[in-house]
Amino acid sequence: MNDRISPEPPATLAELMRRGNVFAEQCPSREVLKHVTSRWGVLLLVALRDGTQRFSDLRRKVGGISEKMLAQTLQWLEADGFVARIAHPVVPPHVEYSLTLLGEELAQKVEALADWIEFKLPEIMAARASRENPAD
Amino acid sequence: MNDRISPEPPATLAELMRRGNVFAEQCPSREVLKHVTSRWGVLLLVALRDGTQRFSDLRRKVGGISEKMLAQTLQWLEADGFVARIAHPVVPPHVEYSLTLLGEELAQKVEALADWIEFKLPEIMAARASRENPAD
DNA sequence: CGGTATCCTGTTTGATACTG
DNA sequence: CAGTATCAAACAGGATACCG
Repeated sequence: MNDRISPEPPATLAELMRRGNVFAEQCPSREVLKHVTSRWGVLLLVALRDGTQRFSDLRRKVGGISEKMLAQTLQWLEADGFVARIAHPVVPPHVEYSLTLLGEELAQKVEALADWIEFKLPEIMAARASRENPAD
Repeated sequence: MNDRISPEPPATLAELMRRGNVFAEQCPSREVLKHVTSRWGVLLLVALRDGTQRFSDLRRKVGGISEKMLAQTLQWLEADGFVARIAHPVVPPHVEYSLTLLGEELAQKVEALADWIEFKLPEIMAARASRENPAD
């Protein structure tokens, strides 16, 4: 990423990283945030709260996701320590995905956000309708 | 958005009732989720928790954002009813942005998520380091 | 000051085909 | 079944210029 120095440098880079200041674009949490808030990251984390599931289960559950993005997003989440992957060495392959303890904590917060949006959808749609929704 | 209605293998009814229909491709929640979890949506919502601010204030506070994306993201959030925009008819223009009640609720949840990630960053980075840092 | 219009680029995503 | 490889399309985002 071609992150540039943020115009608000009251602290050193090291200090910003240590404090985890998300406004600093050098902060690694931006990367994690990117995985989590990616188009499929949110949906996958919520989906996995239902318990251990296979690749094809997830593909079926999360509408519209391609194999490629499912694999890639799962790999991101696995690398970040949110998802555990267990491949049983059988033919045909049998791979199971589940949330780690860390992932479960995260998924709870993500789901709280998603649920809130769904719950408030009537208000949100009303807000949109009340103004001539200009551009998407 | 061009979310098309596609022949989606639907989740069970019980599934949809239990957790809402965000898994359905055509669910409007996805649209809102996209605005909220967009690269600048998260940052802007958190930034606006500091209170009413002008366009240029926000541009300065959120490092690296372009005028275009600031304007566009603010318009999304305004259309969704999260942000209030007040333009004072003076020359030169004076426009103020603030969170609505709805937006304040949302911003709290978004900030909780971002804070959690920052707080858990050491664990996350440890998970990443423990494996051959794959891609991205 | 607070935008919009235009053009342009890199990234993300999807369709399809293929493999262990 | 659970992916990977490849290619093409769509989109987010940035730079610049201009306007009320």
